[in-house]
Amino acid sequence: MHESALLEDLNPPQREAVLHGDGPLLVLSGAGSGKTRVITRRVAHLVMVRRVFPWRILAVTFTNKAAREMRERLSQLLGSQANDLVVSTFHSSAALILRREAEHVGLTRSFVIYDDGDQLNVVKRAMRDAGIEVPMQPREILHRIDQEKNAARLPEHMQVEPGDERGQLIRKVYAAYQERLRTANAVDFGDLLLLLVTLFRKRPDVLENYRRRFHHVLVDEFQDTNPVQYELLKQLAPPPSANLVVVGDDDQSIYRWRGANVDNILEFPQQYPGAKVVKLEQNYRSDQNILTAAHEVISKNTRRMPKKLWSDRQKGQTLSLLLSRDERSEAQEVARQVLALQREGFIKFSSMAVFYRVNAQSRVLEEALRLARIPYTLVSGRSFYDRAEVRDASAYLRLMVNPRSDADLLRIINTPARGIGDTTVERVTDFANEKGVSLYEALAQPEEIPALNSTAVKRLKVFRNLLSSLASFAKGAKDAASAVDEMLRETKLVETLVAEGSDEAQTRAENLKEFLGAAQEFDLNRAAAAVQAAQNAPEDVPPEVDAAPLTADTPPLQAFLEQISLVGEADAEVGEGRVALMTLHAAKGLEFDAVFLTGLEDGVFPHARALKGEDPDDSEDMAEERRLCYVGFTRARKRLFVSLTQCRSLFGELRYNPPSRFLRDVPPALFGISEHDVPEPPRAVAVAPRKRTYDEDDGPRIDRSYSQASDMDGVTGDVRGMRVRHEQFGTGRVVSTDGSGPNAKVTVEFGGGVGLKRVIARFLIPG
DNA sequence: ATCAGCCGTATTTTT
DNA sequence: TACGGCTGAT
Repeated sequence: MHESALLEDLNPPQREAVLHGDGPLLVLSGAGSGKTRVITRRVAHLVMVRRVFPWRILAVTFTNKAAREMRERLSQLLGSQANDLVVSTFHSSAALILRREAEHVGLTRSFVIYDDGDQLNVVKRAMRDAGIEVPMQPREILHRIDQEKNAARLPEHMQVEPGDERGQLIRKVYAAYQERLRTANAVDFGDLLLLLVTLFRKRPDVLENYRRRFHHVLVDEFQDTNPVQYELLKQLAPPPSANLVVVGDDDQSIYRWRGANVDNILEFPQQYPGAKVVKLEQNYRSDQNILTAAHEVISKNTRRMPKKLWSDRQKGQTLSLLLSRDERSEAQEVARQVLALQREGFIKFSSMAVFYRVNAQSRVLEEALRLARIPYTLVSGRSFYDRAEVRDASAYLRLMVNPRSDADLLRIINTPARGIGDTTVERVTDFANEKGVSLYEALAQPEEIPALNSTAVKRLKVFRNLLSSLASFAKGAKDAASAVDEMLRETKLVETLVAEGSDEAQTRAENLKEFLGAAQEFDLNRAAAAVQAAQNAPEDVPPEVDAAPLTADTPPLQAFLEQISLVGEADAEVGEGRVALMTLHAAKGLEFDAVFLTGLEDGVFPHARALKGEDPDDSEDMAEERRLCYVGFTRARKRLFVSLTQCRSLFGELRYNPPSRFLRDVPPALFGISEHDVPEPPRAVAVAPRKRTYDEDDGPRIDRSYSQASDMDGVTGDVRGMRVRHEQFGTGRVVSTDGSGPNAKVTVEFGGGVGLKRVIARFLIPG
């Protein structure tokens, strides 16, 4: 793009942010206000107009997807110059820097990155190290360790009250955990940031190299930063005057439970006195009615940066309120509305999304969509790299690069089965622990391990030889694919699966081939990138500055592993022509013509956990739920459907939740009704506005009154196949019916060995 | 080694 | 309800 066009289509505050000179800048960017555009244009402006070297610019995001999108847009603006920019996630950039500085923190360059599963594994072993019975779940301890890391605290920095035994214990496990990671030459996600920050604290000279290099630091989604991340930013771009640009929206801070701290954004102007603050309040996404609703909800929060989105778009249609009897009819209703929208012809399936607060809600929704033959995609995290066989393969690869990685070694020591059982493994681990060495090192001379019989020793030797020959192969490997190929051949992973013969094993074998394919693709991309980099070797670099790409001279296999650990699979694009189903958290950053927000009931959304405590409405938990609601609303461009049920079975119990308090914040007029006729507690409502829905067509067949207790009011239509519950007989499925109304007789096949029973409909509860 | 059956537990999950 | 993790039986 020509530099004269950089500012053309920007509104005044956007332009101001792009043109801002030196010094800190906070861009408060409301939903849909064009923040990505501002960041990318600013970077382009720095490079094209202000002649800043691209390698002096560091742009940080949270997700790979965001980083990728930003990189793409920058390539469009800057062409090949964009290649020298560092645009990546917090974790990726930290990993790259940490690798260069590994020896300062007791690691080697070939350290591996442990994911959640590996971490849990290490915690369990660390708990054993810590001796004494630890009366806590490994999961909980891991959570605590993560929190400490997010807060930038090593075990010795933990604040533990003298009488706090659990705290002491956690610290002890945490310390043992760290020790194990170091022996394994491994780090976890938290370490990537924490170790770097602690290194920079201790070694200002090392930090100085990076400060000298990066003259411009930009951060996206700043409201989601946690204390370590913020400290890292402050180290690289110190207050008060560094060129730190942070972009975010305090109203969209929804990761507190992950350690994010809204105060980072709220107090930025105090941390960086003199920071310029630019507010982007013009929304280009949603119709006015939607924005008003969103504003009414979010403005109930007290601690926030004052701002209000506005739009010059039309008022648009009113919001729609869907009230259903239970979650099944809710799902059917959503399906029905989806079809209706599609039939009207203006909104495609791919421009619609259904959101929910908890994953547990998705099943029923899926069922209803499937039944209605509506194509959908469930948007959820990773998957390919989570599969057991793929993880096994990765474990081998990681061992090839870093044989000390105990978690990986334990994972595959008997995969494929090679007759090394639990007892043997335990003896080896004990020995290794005693010597304070990694398992791989312990296996160098298995005959010296006490209590091992000769078969075990023999098998361990074979195993150890396999690993060491793979590791030496990896040293000379010219690309990732050849290493993967060699590994698959030597370990016989594919062979063993094929030999198993089952369909499932077949699929898993194919996944491994796909894994090889991923490595090949990786090599191709890397080769292409290398060619480009060679073409644009940076010029005019001052001698004291290291302008090399952070990835310079990472061996190929290691780079591939880094991608697997930190990037996962290229997240599948939201399916073409499909309705997207996702949690509210997953929805952040996306937009759709039509949005369905389900489960607007106290206890579901806001989540029950935010309803505890004496003044829930005043709690930070509730504030976050509210922000989540704001995020959900503001995803919608034209149509917003909010949906609630009168009862819902969740976790096997039937609950009557009152309508969500968030609904009370939305002025009834936005729904096109003069008064809220819904949001009253269900007991006060005699009858649901009789769903002009499925009940009549072919929908839920057993009528249920809300006004009173337990039983089914009777049978209407065909109830065969329906799940029901009986006080005495438990749950079952309706086989046949006799008659109709409350006294109809129903034959039910009950579970739990009860079998067929004939009962009166009145005594049954749906579900 | 593998598996049925039992118990306990249940947000959200960028990396 | 439904899933994962653990146990005790084959």
